Amino acid sequence: MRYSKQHKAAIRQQIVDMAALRFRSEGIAAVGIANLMADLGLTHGGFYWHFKDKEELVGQVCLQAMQHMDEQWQQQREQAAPGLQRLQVAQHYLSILHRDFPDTGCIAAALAGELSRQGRQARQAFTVGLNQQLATLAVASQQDEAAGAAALSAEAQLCLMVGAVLLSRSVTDPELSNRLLSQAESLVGKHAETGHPDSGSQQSP
Amino acid sequence: MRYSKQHKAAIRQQIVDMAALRFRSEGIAAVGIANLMADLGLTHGGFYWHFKDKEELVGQVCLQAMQHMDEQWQQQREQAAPGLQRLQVAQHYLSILHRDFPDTGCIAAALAGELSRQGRQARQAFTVGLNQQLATLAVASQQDEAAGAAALSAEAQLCLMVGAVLLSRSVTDPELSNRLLSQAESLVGKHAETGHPDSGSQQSP
DNA sequence: TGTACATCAGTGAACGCGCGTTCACTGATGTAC
DNA sequence: TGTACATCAGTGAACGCGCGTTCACTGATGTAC
Repeated sequence: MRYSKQHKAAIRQQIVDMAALRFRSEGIAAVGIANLMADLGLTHGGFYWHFKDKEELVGQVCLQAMQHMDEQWQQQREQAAPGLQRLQVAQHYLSILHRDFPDTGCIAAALAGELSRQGRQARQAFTVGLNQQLATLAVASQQDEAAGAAALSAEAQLCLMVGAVLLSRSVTDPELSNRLLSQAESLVGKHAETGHPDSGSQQSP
Repeated sequence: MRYSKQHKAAIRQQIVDMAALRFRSEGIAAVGIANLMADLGLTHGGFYWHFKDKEELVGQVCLQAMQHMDEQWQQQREQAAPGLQRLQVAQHYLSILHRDFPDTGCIAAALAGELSRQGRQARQAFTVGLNQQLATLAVASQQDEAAGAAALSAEAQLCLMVGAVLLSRSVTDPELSNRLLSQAESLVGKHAETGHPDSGSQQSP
């Protein structure tokens, strides 16, 4: 059946959004095309009208979800004073909330392991998104270091944050899980300019 | 057919070793029981004589491979002078070699994402192994800080290292991949006591 | 303006495939007598 | 010491299942005349 003009784009976006949620919480391999389309009240055959194959969907999910996360980072960065911008991003990223709700969280922490075994197309989309996030962190770093904070490269902070959330999700000991997050945050905190004691460079677990 | 006395234990170990290699390079889900047993010249049915189910194998792989990595860390730590022990471990972990050969590398970097969606048994085994690695890093931290190096918690270093290798493997841009590794190493290097300039706190990429 | 027709988003059966697990069976080895 | 038998590691067919992808088909909509 033929639908109204903007319908196709809307459905495509719905597929991407639903896949973004489910890939992050269940993993890419665990989400089947038929099952995914059924979530939208559709059948699997129509999927191939919107995407060449599953990998193209994975690429789109990576790109859009990484961009979305980057937008959040930019907002968080702008909310904080120079000297505390990187810490502001880290505190959100390393929160219990982010750890416990992977489905709306960072693609890197949820899917990086699986992505390293994905095709070139998907990994390329991921790389584009990662570069955007690095750029945002690099601006935060410039601001912070201009305000007198210690040097901390965007790359190092990203690795630290992704590793912390990833490991905190894999471990069965809740105390250890929390400690991984708080120690990672603490390391970013050490690189913050604490000239504004009212802002608080540390949050208690 | 009945085999000699020690045969069963030897076969079980062979299954674990082969699975450890293949899980890390292909992912847990991508390695089937039948395919794995065929690598050892056996058929799939016999697998269940050695393990209750696939998850028990995953747990054994995690435990043994994490322990093996921990032993490497202990050796590396002991090779380095106090003040440079954490950096010694980081330099090996963050090497191009480790990035490019996941099959003999760290379980955490290769499988943490998949493990977070695994059953309790497998994650518990992983947690035990991770605690051992943290203990080794904690000893290195004590040694280094006693020698005058800056504080860097075992947890933070582990998160940083795991995140760096994970991301460096997922990205398509080789230059970015190298930068992630070198920036992570550089952060650990900043926390080293460089009183021994002949040892070199930094390796060029 | 009314009608004929081409377009296209979606349907659902079918393809071949590999998965984890179960189970009746095999037959060489270790053990009991 | 020689023989009968129980043990057990491994075999391979079978189970039901879900996967990604293809394809002939449908039928409402947009478009051309």
